[in-house]
Amino acid sequence: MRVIVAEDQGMLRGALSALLDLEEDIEVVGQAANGEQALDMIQSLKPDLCIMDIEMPKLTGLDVAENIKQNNMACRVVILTTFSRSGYFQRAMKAGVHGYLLKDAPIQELSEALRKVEQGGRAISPELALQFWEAENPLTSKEQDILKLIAQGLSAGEMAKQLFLSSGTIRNYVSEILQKLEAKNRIDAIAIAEKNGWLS
Amino acid sequence: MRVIVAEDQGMLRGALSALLDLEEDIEVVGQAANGEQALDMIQSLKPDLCIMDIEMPKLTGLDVAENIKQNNMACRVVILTTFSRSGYFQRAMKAGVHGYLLKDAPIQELSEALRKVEQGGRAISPELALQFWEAENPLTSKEQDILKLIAQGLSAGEMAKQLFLSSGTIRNYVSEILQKLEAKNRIDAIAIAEKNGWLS
DNA sequence: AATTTCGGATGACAAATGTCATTCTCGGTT
DNA sequence: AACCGAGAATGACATTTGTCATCCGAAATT
Repeated sequence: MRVIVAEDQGMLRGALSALLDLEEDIEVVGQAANGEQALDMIQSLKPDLCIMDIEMPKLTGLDVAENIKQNNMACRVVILTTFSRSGYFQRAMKAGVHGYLLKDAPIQELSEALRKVEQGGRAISPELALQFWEAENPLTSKEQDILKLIAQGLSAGEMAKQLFLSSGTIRNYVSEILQKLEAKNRIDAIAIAEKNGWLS
Repeated sequence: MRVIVAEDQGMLRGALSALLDLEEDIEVVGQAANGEQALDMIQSLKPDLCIMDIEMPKLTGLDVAENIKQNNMACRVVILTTFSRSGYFQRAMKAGVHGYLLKDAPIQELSEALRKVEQGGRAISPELALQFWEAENPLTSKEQDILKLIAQGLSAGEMAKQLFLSSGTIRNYVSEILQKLEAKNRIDAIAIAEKNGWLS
């Protein structure tokens, strides 16, 4: 199978590409250091499969996966990421990726996952799916929006202007968020949400 | 040369080990998934060189490097990390590491760095050293202590109790920090300090 | 149809944050 | 010896945060 590797970390990109190329049934036809390069290569080289990091410059791996789906491109995506975050996972599933692996896993799992996906299967750890199901986000979508703005350091007044609400309303949302996350202040809330994958 | 690879990400640890083993003059004699394992292996296997990540469970790579130096062990350390953070770099230099590479670099740089270090040299990118020299931390050591407590979500009152100072003093320190970092609030200050490697 | 629940929205008030002026001590400079 | 600058320390005051009570509308339940 023809494969490209999209990973901004040079060490990992090079190492994975070299190792996968040693496998008889795998040919690494391209390596991308950012999402834009990945998309270009997918369009021009038409690989069967792409190993895709998430957090990359220019376009994220999820941006690319969504683009592939929207344009009905015949390239299967296997996400390979450091972050076991619920938000990333959900977005990846919606984008129709065929695999979702963490970089924590042993290297052997990668080629096994590629073969599984090539044969029409999916390669997603059941433990991951369960972990994300359990860590369900307790916040409403409006509260999640507010939390993102909190994490960007905006004051209640600034958020009020941006969302066309009053400062009192924003402060009430903030208070609700603190109570739901059992956080004692905004900094604590940010840390808890990031740890649980509710901020991305 | 006999080498161990200490890296908590299974994919990278496996891939690097496999590739380095392919080199004629390099033998990977052990792989560690955390700092404690790394230290145990260094003590029992006595490798010539260790490739060491920084952020690992149990003991950090820097903890291990400091231990090696304190106990005069004949194992040279090459740090391999994602984070180009000033604090990590300075601590690594103090611990006497022989190399400091970022995972961004091409895979070829790794084996070149290992050979350089084996021959008694050091493998540290001049660009890195310059970047850290330029991004000098503007905070006094007391302010850095306060910033760490801010990042942990403590209130001024809590910090006051912990440091045996008054709440007014703490608030003044916080204000000084915000002015020096040109931050508009604590959340902003945390983000700026993390970006510049002044929080670790 | 009536009632209940939940999310969205707001402001009063207490608590915390951030700014500013002030004082003190110590080390460096003249 | 005298002076200056920087860091450490503090409290008054203005601003912002966080809590709480309240109201409204829509959807779900009875």
